[in-house]
Amino acid sequence: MNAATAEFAQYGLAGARVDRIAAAAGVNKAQSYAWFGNKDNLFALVFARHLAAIAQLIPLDGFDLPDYVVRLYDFYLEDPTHVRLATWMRLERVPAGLLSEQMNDHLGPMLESIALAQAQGVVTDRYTPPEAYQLAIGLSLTWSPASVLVAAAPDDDESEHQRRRAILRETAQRTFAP
Amino acid sequence: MNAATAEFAQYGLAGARVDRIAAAAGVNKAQSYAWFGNKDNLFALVFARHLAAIAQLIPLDGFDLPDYVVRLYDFYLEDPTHVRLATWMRLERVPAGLLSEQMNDHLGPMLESIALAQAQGVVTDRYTPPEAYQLAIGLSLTWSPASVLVAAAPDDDESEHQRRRAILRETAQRTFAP
DNA sequence: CGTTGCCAACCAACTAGATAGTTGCTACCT
DNA sequence: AGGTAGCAACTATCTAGTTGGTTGGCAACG
Repeated sequence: MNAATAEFAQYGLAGARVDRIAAAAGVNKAQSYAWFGNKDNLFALVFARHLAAIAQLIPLDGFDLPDYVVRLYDFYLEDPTHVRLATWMRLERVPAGLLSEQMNDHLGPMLESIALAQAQGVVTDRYTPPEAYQLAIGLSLTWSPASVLVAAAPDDDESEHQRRRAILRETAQRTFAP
Repeated sequence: MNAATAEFAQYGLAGARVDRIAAAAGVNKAQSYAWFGNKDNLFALVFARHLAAIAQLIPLDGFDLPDYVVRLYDFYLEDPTHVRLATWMRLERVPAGLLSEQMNDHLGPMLESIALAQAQGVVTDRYTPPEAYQLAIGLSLTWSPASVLVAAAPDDDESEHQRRRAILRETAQRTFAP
């Protein structure tokens, strides 16, 4: 699974090679077919696992959305795997709409947290919780490894990272303040 | 070139098929090799052409960034090709940094326009022009066809589109107001 | 004008290598 | 003895890129 994750994150569904995955994992190819079915299936499994992982890893706190956004910036920076997997999924599998039905499970509690913060006047109610969440994710992706303009890299100057974090925090504040 | 653009936008570099491109264009494969060199080269050409096209199609006016963001939303909606090409480029070719050196050419005037608006107090100077531009692009991509959460589709309810446009405009205002 | 020679555009068919998925046998465990 | 996990080798298909010959246009020539 780890080998497959790395392979799919790097090359995508069309670019990934089953032989390479098996070799990297030190596993026989036929065995992996017995375990995971075909390539598409393996990709779906890898993606589902990562979806669950990130929801746990970066819990959303509706009362501190700016912090959430900055934590996501650092998370993408440290490990581009998640963003890349999700983006491959979007491009190769799901061209429009919600990226994965499975997201609804993880989304529920997050949206509730935002709704709560709204009810207590900590977050603006200009946006519905799904809209606010979409804005937060979008903002966090500004310098992401899937960005269309400049993508942050770990070896960028640390002062640059600091500045981006500050900008993200500030922009989030302005966006989500009542 | 048009056939190649459609093919690459849909399938990416690894997923695109030279035979399919040639067939769609009603052109012999050997001929396309004579004209464009290999697949990589063709992809680079397609991408460069689109880069030039969009800069012309959606000129940036530093004095009305909210409008720029909304125009981009509509542009992506009408034709996902550009976003998809750029995202493939990012995932398959340029994992970090500026997506394309060629962008610098188009970027120059845009950044100047922002700097001018800043000098006249229409846009905040909390951000440098490149930072402001990156934020604007990031914001415009919130519901883009490469979004990791929900991607807008032409057949979404029109009221939904209206709402998203309003949100983008409002958020841009808050972000870029002095 | 018709003919010839030349060159560039054109293309059907081919090649070499890759690639997802399978098979039939072996070894091990219970 | 029976069944399960494991695997080397195989297959059918696909795919980027090439080849060697053909056609059509054009200009010089007779």
